[in-house]
Amino acid sequence: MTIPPKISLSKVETKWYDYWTKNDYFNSTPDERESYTIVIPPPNITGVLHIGHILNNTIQDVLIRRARMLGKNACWVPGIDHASIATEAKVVAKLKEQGIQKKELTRDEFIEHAFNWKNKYGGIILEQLKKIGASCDWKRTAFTMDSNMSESVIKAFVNLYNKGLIYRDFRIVNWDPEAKTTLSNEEVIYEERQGKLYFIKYRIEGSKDSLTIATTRPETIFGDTAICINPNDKRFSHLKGKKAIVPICNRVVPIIEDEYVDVNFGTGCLKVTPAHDENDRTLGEKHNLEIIDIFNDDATLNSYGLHYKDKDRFATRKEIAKELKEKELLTKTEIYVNKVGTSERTREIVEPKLSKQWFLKMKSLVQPAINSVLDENPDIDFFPKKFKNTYRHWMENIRDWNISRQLWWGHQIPVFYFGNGNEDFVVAETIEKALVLAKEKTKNSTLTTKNLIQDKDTLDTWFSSWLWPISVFDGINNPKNKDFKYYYPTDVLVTGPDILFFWVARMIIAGFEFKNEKPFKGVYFTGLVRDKHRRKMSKSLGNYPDALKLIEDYGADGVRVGLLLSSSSGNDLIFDENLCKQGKSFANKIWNTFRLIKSWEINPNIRQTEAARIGLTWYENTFYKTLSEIESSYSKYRLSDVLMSVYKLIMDDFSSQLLEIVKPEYKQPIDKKTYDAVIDILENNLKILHPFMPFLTEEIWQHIAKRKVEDALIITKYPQQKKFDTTVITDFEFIANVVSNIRTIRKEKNIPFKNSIELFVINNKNVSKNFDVAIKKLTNTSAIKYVLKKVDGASFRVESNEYFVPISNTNIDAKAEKEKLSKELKRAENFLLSIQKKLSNERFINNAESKIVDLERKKEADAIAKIETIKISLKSY
RNA sequence: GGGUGCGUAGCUCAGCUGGUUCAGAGCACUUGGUUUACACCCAAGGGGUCAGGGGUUCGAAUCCCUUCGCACCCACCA
Repeated sequence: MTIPPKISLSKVETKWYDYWTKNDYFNSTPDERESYTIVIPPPNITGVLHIGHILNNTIQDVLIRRARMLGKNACWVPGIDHASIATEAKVVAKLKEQGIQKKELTRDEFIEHAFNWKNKYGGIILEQLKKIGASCDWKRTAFTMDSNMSESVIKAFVNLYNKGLIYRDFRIVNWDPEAKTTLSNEEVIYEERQGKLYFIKYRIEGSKDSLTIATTRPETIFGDTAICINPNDKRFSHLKGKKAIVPICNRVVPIIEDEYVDVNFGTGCLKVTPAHDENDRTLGEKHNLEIIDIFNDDATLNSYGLHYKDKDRFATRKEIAKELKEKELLTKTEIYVNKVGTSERTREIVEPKLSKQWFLKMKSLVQPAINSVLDENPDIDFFPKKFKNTYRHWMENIRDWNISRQLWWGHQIPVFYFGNGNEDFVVAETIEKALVLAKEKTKNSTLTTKNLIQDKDTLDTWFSSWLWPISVFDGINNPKNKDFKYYYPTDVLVTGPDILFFWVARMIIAGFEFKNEKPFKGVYFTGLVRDKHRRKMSKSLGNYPDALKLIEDYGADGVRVGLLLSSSSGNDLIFDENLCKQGKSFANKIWNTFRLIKSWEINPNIRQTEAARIGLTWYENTFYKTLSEIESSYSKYRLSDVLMSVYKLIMDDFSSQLLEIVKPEYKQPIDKKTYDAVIDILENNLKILHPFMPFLTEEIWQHIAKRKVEDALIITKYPQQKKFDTTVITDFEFIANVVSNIRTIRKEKNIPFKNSIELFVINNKNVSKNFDVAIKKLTNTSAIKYVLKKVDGASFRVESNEYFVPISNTNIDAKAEKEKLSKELKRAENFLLSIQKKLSNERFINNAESKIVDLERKKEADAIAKIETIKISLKSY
């Protein structure tokens, strides 16, 4: 069999992904094994695979694949989120292209269009996840609007309503004029924008007086229903009880007094617009003010805006400033930077608007969720811990959740109105149940479903997502089902800190509220992927690498390694394509180690060399030492550290050291014992690497031997930890040091590798000669001779041992040798001095632990020995 | 305005409860190499007052205070 020197990753990727799927390796059903469960953070159906998804899902895949190999029943549930605002916006836009306006459609017609859209584009991202190797249980793919998922959402609403936790209120909410819906506080992102502060003159009724008010939003004067001053502000005491005239619309409004007004800001007077500002609304309630809503749903002005009717709010702002100026009512403007709320989804500037919405009371729900994370022995661990503080702060200051949205795409609120009054309604899972309740309530048995009108609003998308770990296992509808009992609570949630409040916190709340149990044992927060200049990846900057192109160029395994090499939990990841390149090179390196091993011809009749025996013993010990480090890193979710450990093990210990030691001479056969051992080692390496590079490792695994279906690497048992002998490892480190020194001499003295050398040793340290064969092999040394006196030639020292490489006279530079020795001596003497200083410090001796003092004494002795050696050498020059 | 986290080699980071993993890793860089698995390679090498200052201690990258810089989160100042 000839094996190509380079592996075509893309070819093996499809091959093995199909193989795994065909053999159902990703599928999980409850059995007697321990479960290991992850539910995917469901991407939006509008989503397209980007680098952040790759990172997030690679992490989940690593964890799932490892769990599977550890013999657990691993279940990774994939799915997608209906993402109401984003999707509705997309569908509306698409319909518009086809010349269809949303308002021309009935609700049902629109939903049909949306579902068509979903069926066409909604699965794309899941297909793309397969490209990176995600080993999800695809048979469990869930969608937040599947019928059982929807049922769960509705049930949860009814349940909370019946507990008295859901209520309707007329409040200032965040209005997105683009999507024409309300938003929760969490969906509003505040951005600093440069604006202006407009100083507007209001005349006082029945007087020549006027007062000036500073505002950032002159267009809202049409909604002014009072002017407010601070009662303690002497500047305005003459205005108490008077009335002001609002410019342009000439409405007469009262001048009220409230200590809320900051006398130091602006002019010290405030215009009160109760319909369009949270604080003004509070003031309005307190002082019984009229409420005038001046905006249409798309944030154009309504008839209160007079001649600005139907004009956009920002256009109006400009024009009204002009008009005011012309009328000499605008005294001045100042540049002013303030924070403006924008919609997370549409980026539109949010308009505070008074409207009737549904809210969920949060205060009584959060306590178990707070404790589960913040207790000393928490039920739920955060990685990294630092997010606990953020979590606590949000939870302890939680506000009621606006859960209604003025959208069609989503779960329609199960509130049914009857009669005329807005307050005549019942809440029920279905219209039939609602009818029963309505009949009871009205004592009118002639009611039919036709008399019931369901609330037009849908629920916030997160009101379905917060049930996700429960509802994917149907735990709301059918709490006693086998799946739910087996898989819940899940093991870990892998997600970004940006949705800590939106999703993570709410899932924890829902878990305890509906199931009295946490939804997951731990949360791994990934960082944001940024570009080389630390900028966020964004479409407008165009600094987005094409995820699929990356996979094409570097292979899925290369990209996986590239991303994981530099991403510690919770830290932003600075994406650099070079890391993917490194991943690809690593894949090729491994491929070549396999080619080398495969090229060996086995001769059952020859004996194992001593060098091979020693090398193998050393490697095995190193392997298990590394494995223990890897396990410790896994337990802390330090996946980059795991990968780096594996990387170094394979690159340095396996390829550079072990293979060089056991490698037979050119065209010579290898003994069977060594060969078998190397294959075992290679297999173990593949096992620990598999979670990171699943395709490459499976390919090699299957090349090594003909495997039965049930022996695929993906389901092979992970290596079990074994004891290891650290003295073997430290001995080898000493030897590696010797080898490195010899190589330096070769380089310095220009001795090519193919010319063999001899090595003389003064073995002061009494180092075991066992490794000599390894030294010979790694440095092309023909003989190692033990001597008692210095030998002419180049020299070096490792600890108190001295080594000499005789070289031809022309290459000896006595002066240089002497200089080198003097330098070494100086360094050693300084080191000794610092230690002796420490040891002569009485307080150190008295206070430090004896263990530490002993160590210092040993250092002292070693240093003295080394100095002696150097001095003797130096004398001979 | 309040809070949290971070400033360690050119870059990305590790360094847990102060002392042999204490100044590290990977990449990048420099130099040398057609060693017959691999130039997607091999070998060797240079490089850091651990942001600045102060303190605690026998001993500080590590603990405390402070200054500066950065990032993120929260909050209704028109």
